Amino acid sequence: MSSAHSTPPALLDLSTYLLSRIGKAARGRLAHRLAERGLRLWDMAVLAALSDFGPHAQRDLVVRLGVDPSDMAKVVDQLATGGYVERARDPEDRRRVSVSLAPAGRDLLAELDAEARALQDELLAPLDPEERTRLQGLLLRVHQGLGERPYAP
Amino acid sequence: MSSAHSTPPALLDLSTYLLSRIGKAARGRLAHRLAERGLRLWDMAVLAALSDFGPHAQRDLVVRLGVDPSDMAKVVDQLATGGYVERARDPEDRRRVSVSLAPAGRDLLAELDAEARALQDELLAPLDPEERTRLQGLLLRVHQGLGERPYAP
DNA sequence: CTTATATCAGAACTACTGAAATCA
DNA sequence: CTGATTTCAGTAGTTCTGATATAA
Repeated sequence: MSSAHSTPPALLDLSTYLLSRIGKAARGRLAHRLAERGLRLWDMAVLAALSDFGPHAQRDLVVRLGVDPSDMAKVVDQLATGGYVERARDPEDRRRVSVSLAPAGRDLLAELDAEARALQDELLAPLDPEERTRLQGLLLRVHQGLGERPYAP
Repeated sequence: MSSAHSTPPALLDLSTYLLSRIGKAARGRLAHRLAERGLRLWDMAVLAALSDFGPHAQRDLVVRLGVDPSDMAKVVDQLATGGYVERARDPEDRRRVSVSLAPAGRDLLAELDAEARALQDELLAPLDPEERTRLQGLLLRVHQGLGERPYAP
């Protein structure tokens, strides 16, 4: 019976709706855990970028992650205050601020990654391991297609 | 070569990140199209609920869609002003406002659904029809699991 | 008197805009 | 002088809180 809690089929039939709804849940839950440490989603993204690609000019973080430059300033400032990253003026171009990962930041990222994977286990509980791998592959291809077109965030 | 535009692998490896990012893109693009008509995402959700399940007490819309009661008042008010829904006090319980779909609302929903599907075609362009069906099935099961667990929005 | 429903005013948060300061 | 980078102040939009009015 269609209880008062069930979602309209017209929406469930749209993959875009499901993506939007599930994405919001994933984002919300991870944000909730990060908030317990006084962090936000962009903090983790910045740490990941620094860990994977090494030191960045702040501008390059902006381009890579698609954050607003105005907001990136605050994110980096907070991470620097917490001792997770280090800022230094680039000697070759003194407009640029070079951001690098501090040891505390590397430790923090490891913890956050572990939390994210635990949360992911809960979220993907309805799927068996093989299905999770298949979902991951499909999502990855959709994500790759995102950059190529209209309405880049 | 890892250009300055590529996303950190540490994030790409998390299905939760991909869901969050793709979901945000889906939501953003649909919201952008709705905004051209002066509508928002909840407007479409309300229309879909009324279309699929018939008239609702406003409270039931709140429960079904997970919107804040305070916000639902504004959404319904705007839809009523536009002539898309009709409001009427429930004679049996005069606290309740019964909301029903007006003909204009049914027409609007059909248009919005068509737009959503066009947008979905763009978003899922990297996948062939069979893969889209598979993705839809996986997402549906993950979505079903959402209600069962901690941190319901 | 207590509870449920709808509504309103406002806070909190995120994302974005515009402009300034510094440097190439 | 033009343009790039960082930063700050302020705006807009969404979600959530608290309070109120009406009715059960």
